[in-house]
This record gives sequence, C-alpha cells and structure tokens, in this order.
Amino acid sequence: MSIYDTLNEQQREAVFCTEGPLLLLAGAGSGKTRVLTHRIAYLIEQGVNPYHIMAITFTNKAAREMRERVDALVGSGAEHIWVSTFHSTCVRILRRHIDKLGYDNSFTIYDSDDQKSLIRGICKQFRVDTKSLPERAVMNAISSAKDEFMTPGEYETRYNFDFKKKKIAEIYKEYQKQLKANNALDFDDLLFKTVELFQFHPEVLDYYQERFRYIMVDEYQDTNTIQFQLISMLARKYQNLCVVGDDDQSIYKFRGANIKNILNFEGVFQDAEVIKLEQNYRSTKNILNAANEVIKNNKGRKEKALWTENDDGDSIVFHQYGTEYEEAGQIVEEIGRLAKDGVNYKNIAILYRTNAQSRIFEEKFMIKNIPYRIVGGMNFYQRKEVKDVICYLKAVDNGLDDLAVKRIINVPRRGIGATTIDKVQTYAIEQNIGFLDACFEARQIESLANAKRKIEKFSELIADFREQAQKGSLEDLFHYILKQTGYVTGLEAEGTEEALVRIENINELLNKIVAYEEAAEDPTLSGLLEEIALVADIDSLEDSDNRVVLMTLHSAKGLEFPYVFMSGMEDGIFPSYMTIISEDQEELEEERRLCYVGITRAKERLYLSAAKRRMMQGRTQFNKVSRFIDEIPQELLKLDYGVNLNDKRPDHDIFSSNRRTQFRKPFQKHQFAEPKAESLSYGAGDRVSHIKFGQGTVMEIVSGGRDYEVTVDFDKHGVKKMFASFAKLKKTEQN
DNA sequence: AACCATGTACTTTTT
DNA sequence: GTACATGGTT
Repeated sequence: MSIYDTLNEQQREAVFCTEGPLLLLAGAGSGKTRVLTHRIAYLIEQGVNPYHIMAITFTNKAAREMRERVDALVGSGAEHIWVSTFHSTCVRILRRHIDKLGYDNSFTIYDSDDQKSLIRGICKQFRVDTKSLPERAVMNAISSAKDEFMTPGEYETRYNFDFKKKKIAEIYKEYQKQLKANNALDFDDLLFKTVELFQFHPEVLDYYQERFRYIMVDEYQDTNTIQFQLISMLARKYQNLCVVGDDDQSIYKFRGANIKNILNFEGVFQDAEVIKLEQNYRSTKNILNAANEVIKNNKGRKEKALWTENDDGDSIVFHQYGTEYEEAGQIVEEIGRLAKDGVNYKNIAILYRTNAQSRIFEEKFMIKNIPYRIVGGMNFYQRKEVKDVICYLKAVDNGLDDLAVKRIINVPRRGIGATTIDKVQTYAIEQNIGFLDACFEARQIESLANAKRKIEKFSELIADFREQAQKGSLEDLFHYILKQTGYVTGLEAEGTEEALVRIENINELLNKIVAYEEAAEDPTLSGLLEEIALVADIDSLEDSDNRVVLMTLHSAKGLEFPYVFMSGMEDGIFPSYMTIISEDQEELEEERRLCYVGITRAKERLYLSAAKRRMMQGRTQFNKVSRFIDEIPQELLKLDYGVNLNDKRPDHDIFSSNRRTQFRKPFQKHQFAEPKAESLSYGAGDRVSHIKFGQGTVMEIVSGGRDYEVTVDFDKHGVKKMFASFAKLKKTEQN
C-alpha cells in the first residue's frame, strides 16, 4: 500500500514520469494538484533533494495550498522546495542580482495605479493628446510590449511607420527611464528584468539552472511569452520541465497569455511526453455534460472528452428574471433556503462577468443578513488611506520613489501645493537628483519663498522616520508615523462615518503588518512592501471563513464549490458586448472558455440566471439570453422562464435601488450633523453686501451639512450661491 | 491652497 | 450610476 494507489492510471503515469519534458493536459477537476503534489513526493522519494525542486503557480493562494499539501505528504524537507508565483519568484531572484542591471537591490514594486500615475505624468510632459491616445491604451501597449519581451528600442524600430505607436515608443522609453530613476519596477518588469538578467549574465542563469533541476508549472495555459521565456531558460539545462494546463481554460489572452505555449509545447521541447487526464472527480454528470457541450463549439482546441463516474445529479436550473434586482433577490432567497437546509455558506459561490455586477448582491445580502465576501474589485491596498500610509513606508524604504513622496508630501495637508512641488521638481531635474533629495536641499532652492520652511519640515519628518525605522520594529514605525503625521487624529476630527471606516482600514493595515512581522523569518520593510505589492485579493480567501463568495469568473479559476450561481447570462454581458462586436472570432471563443471555467467550478448544483432588463452605466438595457445557454442541451436544464416574465411591478426594484445609498453607508448617524455657526445675521429678503459682488438681495438660505448655503441675487452680478462662512456677507439697510 | 460644483467617461476580465 | 478631472470661488 502506497500513497500512489489512490491515483488513476494516467495520474500515476504522470507522477512517475519525472525525467524530461512533460505536458500534462489536465481537464477541469481531473486532480492535477493531486498529481503535482504526489509527483513532488515521488521525486523526493527517488532521492531528489527538495532544494532542487521548484513549483510555480498563478496565485499565492495556490502556492500556499500546494505547499501545505506537499508538507502533509512528505513531511520534513518540504520547506526547501521553492513554491511560489511567477512574480514572487522573480522578486526573490532580482533582490539578489538586479544590481547587475544597474538598479538598486532595494527596488520598489509599482502596482497598476502607480503605473498609471507615472504614465499620466509623462503624457502631460510630452503633451500627448489623450483624446486620441488615452493613457489606458498607452499602458496596455507598454504592458503587452513587455509581455512580448520587447524593449522600447525594439518597439520603436518595429513600429516606426505608425504615428501613434511611435509616440507610444517615446512614452515607453521615458517610462522606463523614470522607473529606473525611482528605483522601481512594475509587475511586467519583474519578469522582464529577470529574463534580461539571465540573458546578460549567463553565470546567474547557470546558478539557477543548477538549483532548479525539476520545474513544475501550474495553469500553464495562462502563461505569456515572457513567462515561457523564463521557464524555458531555467529548464534548458536539465530539461525536467513539467507543465500542467488545459487549453479549454485559457482565459487570460487579454493579458498576453499565449495559447501557443501549450499548443506548441511538443514542438519546442522535443521528445516531450504528453499525458491527458480526462476523468473528472469534481462535478455531476449533468454539470460536466453541459460544460462539454458548451466548449464543443470552440474550433481552436485540443480534442478531449472529459468524463466522470459521478451521479447525474440535479438538473441545471435556469431562470430569466425581469430585472437584475429580481435576479439578485431571488438568488439570495435561494441561498437562504439552501442555508436552512443545512448548506454551509462557504459552499456557495456567485460568479459574474464584471466586478460591477457584485453591488446588487451586496445589497441583498445585507438586507437578508447573510455573510458574504466579495473577492476582487477595489483591493484593500488600493484604498486611499491605506495607500497613503503605505507611501510613507515606501518613502522611508526607498527615497528615490518620487511617486510615493509626492503622494504624501501634502497628506495630511501641509500647505504644500502644486506650484511648490513643481519648483522642487525643477530643482531636482537641474541637479539630477531625486525629488526627496531635492526636498532635503530645500535651503538651496531659491525660487521657494514661504514654502521653504514647509518643505524643510517635511524632509525632517521623513528623516526622523528613517531614524525610527533603524531603531525599532515595523509596528513601532507604523505607530510613530501615524502619531507624527497626525493622520488618524485628523480623521477622528472629521468625525464622519466615512472617516471612521478609514480609521478601521488603517487599523486593519496595522494588523497585517503585525501578522507579517510575526510570520516572516527576517521581517524587513522592503519585505513587507513587497508582500503587499504582490498579494491578490483571492489570496486571502480562507476556507475557514463561512461566507458566500462573490467573484468574477476569472477569479474563480482553480476553485470549486458545491453550489454555483452564474448570474448575468445575457448576450452583451456574457459574452461581453466587446467580444460580440469584435470581428475576431477568437475573442468569443475566449468568452466561451470562460463559461466553461464557470460551469466546471460547480460540484453538485449549478444555477444559471439572466435578466431581461438591466441598468448599465445609468441606462436600461434589454438583453437576450446568453448564446451559451442555448448551447446547453435542453434536457439538462430545468427551464423556468415563467416566474417574473409578466411582472409589471417595477416599483419594488426602484424602491430597493433608492434605498441603496443608506446601505452603502450603513452606520450613518446624525449626531455629527451639528448645525455649524451661530445663526446668521441676515435672512431671506434682506439686503446684503459682498466684498466682490457688491449689493444684493438674499433669495434663499439652505442649511447644509456644516454651513449655510446662501443664494443671493446681486444687482450687478446676478444670482450666486455661496457658503455663509466664506462669503462674509454683511447686512445692509433696506431701501 | 483648499474646497465645492459641475461635467465627462467609463467597464470586460488581473498577477 | 460613479469616480475622477476641471473650473470657479474664497
């Protein structure tokens, strides 16, 4: 009896095939993680030093789970296996060697928001007409170029006949220049620079080739060109590369995923073994058949037939509702019923095409008091207050990070405005130094008048934080920064509910910092910031958390749930409008693969739903039922168009939509709506005088949140609205 | 410099 | 419908 007895024939074959390149075509739910973990166990059993084994996953969550499962299987030694994501892997390598490429090893990682601000700045600087060339397009173009391992120079040569692309090449060049000046790398750079490092420094490549003699890559269908480049470089020497993927689940083409990586694997790695895992252990026959029938409509795919020994199971339920409010309401009702029947909330997932669709569900869950968790959308670390505090930490960690410094220089308010910042920046450029260093030299900047002292005070503050960073723990530093800047005090003074939520978020950030400090072997500020930069929302999804999970179909990849609701099954939503109007047939096929991914997440029961009428971007849209629904054979579906088809009572929906605002600010209290100043010395109908507009008659006084809004009809300037505390109106004698 | 009011663009999906 | 950018006002 061995641990391998529980595997089926193909799985066992894959586990025992340890030498040479191996392509594992693993259908949804075919137990690929089991194969990978058992394969690692087998390698170790065969005498391979765990130190020589590397497994690359797509998310941190997948990496963590794999490590746990390997730990359970092999016991000691497993901690030496390198299990991580592409991005973390690259960071680890670059932290040791990037100085060879002229960067400082303590580089900062820029997220997409940082990326955007940097590009925005460059577009302004170059006077780019962002109407014809939006920043977003520039960003995507640069990102794609990096995915294809194309330098700015190469980009320029390649596209020099195209006016727009030439412009993009210029921006790309400047963008890289500024990143380097800020000692920062964006997400794409992490891979790009690692490949570059291996290219220009064969001795470094050789070191890692020796180290990673056995490489495994999960979710291989979603790798892009540069990721492929990276792993093929590493595997070149020993050729022990095992990739696991499913071409039917390739859903990241928009992000550069290159399906050729999987389709041409055998061409690139000669003598590659190919093993197919086609038995599904996850879903019922009905669910699996539906998935097969849908994906069958795609042309560009490797033929395969997923099968299962599981029961037929329940029929798939399909409802078309009148509106999205009904849809969400009924789904939440059904979830309530399931819970009553003893189903755990965490066994239920709601999937949708776009993050924006989550909002209505959130309302309904709040009303029904059902615990839920929304994955994705606005990331915790993207919130303003969290980002502000992080930028203080960044400024302490990497003084060259101009973006971080500029973000916080006037947060909280220090009276440092755009003009002052420009002056400092000009000086920095003249002296060829970083922005913060320019602040330290404020004394030499002649153009600064009154602002000089403010800048000096700010740079002293940062210097003080640096000193503190040397002395104490990260937690101490965090408290010290909050205390010295008065950030939380300021929020407390605001007293609004929103401010209280922000304070909570800052406390949450503190919890994360403390947790990091406890968990990390050698906690450092750089390490903390790195971890923050590389976490995805999905990574924090804990199995112990008993809540209904809501997320996009993309985020759901790799997960499974007994009960799955796929909502918004409408042409124009899913498949999305963009892919319907696109001439490129491939795009619709990608949507279909996404649908396949969604269906195959379900283990026991699948609910599909659509709305006839849906509000999108403030407009009502009438959508047809998704073409993907038509591709599912009728006999698998329990059709139920009936219920609300003739419902002519939209009032209910409008009612709940109006109540929305209340639920978004659930703790709205009135105690803070303190009517401002004493009463005013004038009233409606009185004659008043204004310093600029002269004489006028008061038309109306409205008592706003913290001030009176006064409408005055001025004799010479007409009707104006103004706030009493600013306007300084004086009552004058009546005519 | 800071604040508010108004206008505009956005939505595909994310490590 | 919202988040952000802009312009006007003190």
